[in-house]
Amino acid sequence: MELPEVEVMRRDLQKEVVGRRIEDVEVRSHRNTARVIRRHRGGEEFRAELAGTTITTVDRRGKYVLFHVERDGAGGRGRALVVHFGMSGQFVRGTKKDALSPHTHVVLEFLDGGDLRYVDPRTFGELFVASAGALGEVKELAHIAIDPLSEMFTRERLAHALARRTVRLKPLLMDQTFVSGIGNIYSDEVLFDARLRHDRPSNSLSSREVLRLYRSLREVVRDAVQHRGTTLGDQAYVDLFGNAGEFQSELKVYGRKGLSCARCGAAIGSVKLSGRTSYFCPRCQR
DNA sequence: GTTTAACCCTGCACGC
DNA sequence: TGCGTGCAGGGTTAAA
Repeated sequence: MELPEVEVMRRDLQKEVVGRRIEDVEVRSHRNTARVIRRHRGGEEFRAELAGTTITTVDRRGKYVLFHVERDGAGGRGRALVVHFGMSGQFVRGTKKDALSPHTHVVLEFLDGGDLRYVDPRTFGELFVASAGALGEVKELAHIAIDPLSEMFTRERLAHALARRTVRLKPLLMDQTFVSGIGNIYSDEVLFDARLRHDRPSNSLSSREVLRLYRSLREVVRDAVQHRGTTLGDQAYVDLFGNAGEFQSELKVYGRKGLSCARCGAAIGSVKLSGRTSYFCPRCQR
């Protein structure tokens, strides 16, 4: 799950769970559940943090979703449930009557009936509760770079950041401390849209190329959110209501090895870069 | 600072 | 049908 999918999930959650009280939390006894709540000493500690709280808002930082929760009479000292979906994590709505799917790790049970389940087969995802006022002290969150959809993300800022580095564009776009929310799919799509090769050193871009990269970053990500994300492959992403995204039909290079480039007709190529497959047009990306 | 490889998991597609 | 292999949208760490 990359920024667009996480943002779609955040928006769905904002409509679905804000104002609802968490009556209880069930931490399942799946053999990998301890991994999913690894920052807590155990399920009981995790449960105690959330049971009896009310969700006030749902926020996002990079690929993390943050549920702000408050307890009656706590005087505004809120806590935050921080969630990273990894490669296969997702939230599913349910009720007591619905059977739990096999890789359910945590169930938030609401006072008004109904629940929210965290399901994650590969368990690269994670849930933890921290003080809402001290999220900056959580290492991973503190280092998350600016959001490409933020108004603060300007062309000048991007140009400055690119010039300070010498690394290749693709891994740089995926570096969450450089710009947040971009993963393997969207880095390829952004670079195609900007007509830039994955292995261009970041400090080699002309100002015109920086502008293209800037526009592509914003437009591709915004477009993907509007299409409710990309649903591809096994254990594919679906939104809170179980619906697939629609951006997969808009993909120009990702997963299209050997097919012809929509812009120039050349065959889309792929390379393996530090374990990740990268797709690009060898003719029109320079 | 940059780059690569290995690792943490499960499930699926594929070839034999 | 069964088995082995490789691959998957993420992120961290160690080593070169």
